[in-house]
Amino acid sequence: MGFRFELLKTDRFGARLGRMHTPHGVVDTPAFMPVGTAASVKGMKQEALEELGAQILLGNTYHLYLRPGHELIRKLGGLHRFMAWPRAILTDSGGYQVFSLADLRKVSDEGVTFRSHLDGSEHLLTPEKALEIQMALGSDIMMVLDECIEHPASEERARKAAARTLDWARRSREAFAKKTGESGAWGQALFGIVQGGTFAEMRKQSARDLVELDFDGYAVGGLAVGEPHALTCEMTAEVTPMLPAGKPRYLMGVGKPEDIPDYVRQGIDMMDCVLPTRSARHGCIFTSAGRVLIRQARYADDARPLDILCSCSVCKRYSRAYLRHLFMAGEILGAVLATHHNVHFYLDLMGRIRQAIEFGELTEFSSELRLRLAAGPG
RNA sequence: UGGGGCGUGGUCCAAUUGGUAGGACGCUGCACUGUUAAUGCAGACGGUGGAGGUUCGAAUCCUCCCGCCCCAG
Repeated sequence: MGFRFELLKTDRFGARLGRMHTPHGVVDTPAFMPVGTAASVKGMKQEALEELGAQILLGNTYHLYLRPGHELIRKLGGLHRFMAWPRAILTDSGGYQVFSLADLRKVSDEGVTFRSHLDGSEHLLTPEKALEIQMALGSDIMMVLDECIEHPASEERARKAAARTLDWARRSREAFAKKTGESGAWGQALFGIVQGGTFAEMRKQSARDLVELDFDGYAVGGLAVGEPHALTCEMTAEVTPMLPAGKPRYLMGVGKPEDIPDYVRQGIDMMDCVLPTRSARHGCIFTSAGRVLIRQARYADDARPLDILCSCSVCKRYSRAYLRHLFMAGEILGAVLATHHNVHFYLDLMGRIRQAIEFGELTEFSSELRLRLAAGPG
């Protein structure tokens, strides 16, 4: 059973309801993918992720290559078996680390040379190497290596990065065809990545060029790196119409809960973000009434659950006062419970978004959500 | 009783043998967008145990008092 995307519905604004079939199960779209960079969604057991209904996780090529090593993971039966996650996995190529590890790397046409953030050793990541690693991991959806640039970036810089990304996409596509040809296709997918900074024409061209290469899906990268939300939306809106309707579209690295319906409305099917997990560890709880910064003094004697309207196991059992205490005391459980809640919040939100599309009321849902989240917790 | 040492924001400590007090933690708040992140940033709080003296100037020097610690009896 190969990779397949089933488009179930497109509403009048372009929001889509779909179903992605992968070698490791179905993913209902629009989907949110919890980030599990190092084969772990920090602070969460796989059991919990399954219970919360996560259908796909994101892992990272760069991190898993450095530690524990992709060959080791291959030997142990691939990433799914290694981390005991039976559902789908998308692996990021390491392209984002070109951006996030800016002072530890050197980019050339050949690829990216990283100095490991773990031990300082040097490693060359080429498009071919990134693909090879992802093959070894056995990921369901592989991403091409791309060059993600900072914001703001000059037109010249964006052009160079987009050109390099396209060249790398070509090389990746070629290597992928060769590899899957050799080993027989087991249905993994390869996604291309649109770049082009904040320049609409460049982004459109990047999308057109990528479509010619015929990927299984298309990602929009290099956004949500500091630019205003309106600009993120604008860039996304320019790009999605260029992409084939029958293939999934993945907006990389987003987003805030209140912004997610905006992306969906522009025809985005997949998203991932560290916000729910990282924020949770830092004491920022997403609730139906906005963010709760759990360390604030006001919660010291608050016996209410994190989110009064939430049905997750944390909200059913624990109080804000207890969570605050755990954070103040530096107890790991605080991060664990907060992460569980936040991931539940995101996955639940996606379910509601899907339902809203189905009922044709995403616009109403979106504005209501924004209002509710802006209201602030009691 | 004698000898010695020490008293600095809530806590623990700094401050070139005088130049108008700084850090850590804590506290309060904020930020996190394909995770180098159980992280980062910001802010508030003391005029240095008390009284007096020397000096242009004292946390630093002198005198007395108060409190604590150590040693010896």
